[in-house]
Amino acid sequence: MCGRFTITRPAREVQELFNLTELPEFLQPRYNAAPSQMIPVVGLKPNSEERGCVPMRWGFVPRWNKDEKGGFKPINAMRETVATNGVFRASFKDRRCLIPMDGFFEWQKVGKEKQPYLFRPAALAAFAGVWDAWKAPGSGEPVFTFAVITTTPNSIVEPVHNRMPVILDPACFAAWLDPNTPAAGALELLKPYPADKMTAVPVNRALNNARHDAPDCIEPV
DNA sequence: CCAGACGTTGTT
DNA sequence: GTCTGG
DNA sequence: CCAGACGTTGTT
DNA sequence: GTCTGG
Repeated sequence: MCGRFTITRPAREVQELFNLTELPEFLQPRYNAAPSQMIPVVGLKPNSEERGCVPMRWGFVPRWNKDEKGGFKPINAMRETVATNGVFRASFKDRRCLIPMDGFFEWQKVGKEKQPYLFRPAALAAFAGVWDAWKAPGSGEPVFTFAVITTTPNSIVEPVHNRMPVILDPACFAAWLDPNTPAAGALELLKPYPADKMTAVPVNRALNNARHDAPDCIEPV
């Protein structure tokens, strides 16, 4: 699964790779992006083919939820069920998104301690995700939330965990975002990231505290 | 037709 | 043990 | 994902 | 929103 990640590259670089019209000023280096936080997400602007990067809350709230707060908010969606399950189905069809990232974390239990590992793709890339907008009945600003899609681990991640987030190569960005890409085609894009392009290293347990977001979170131990 | 459910991970 | 907040 | 909280009554 | 069960 994926419950923490990094996006440390400068906004300028993200703008270029994701082909954004505007500089995503909201995007600051994150060494410990965690669930429930506001995180930069790339999607298509309404009724447009133009891409935007906006803050969304990590933890999926479907639009039909009675309240925004209550209930379980999944941070992940399984590749195997994201297209068919009622929670994600509509978003998978119409509201796919990219979450810019350059590393993610998984934990290994060592006795009582939880040892985090940092896994990094070869270059700046993106998680595949789905988003939705929740609005209070009547009026109010919508709340945007998202979930990261997970799949089976590659051989680098497998010793530490039995799931890993789907990382998309930039070559797949356009097809993933396009709502005209049929479900079968979108599912085709969701492959485990190649192990030979990924590195793994155990890191400082300072990472474990979600309130701590600093470069020492990616410090090898 | 209406009512009710709809999640992931990890651990056991 | 289980839920909430970050 | 992990860390941290988790209660009532009465009094201020 | 959309599917399943009754």
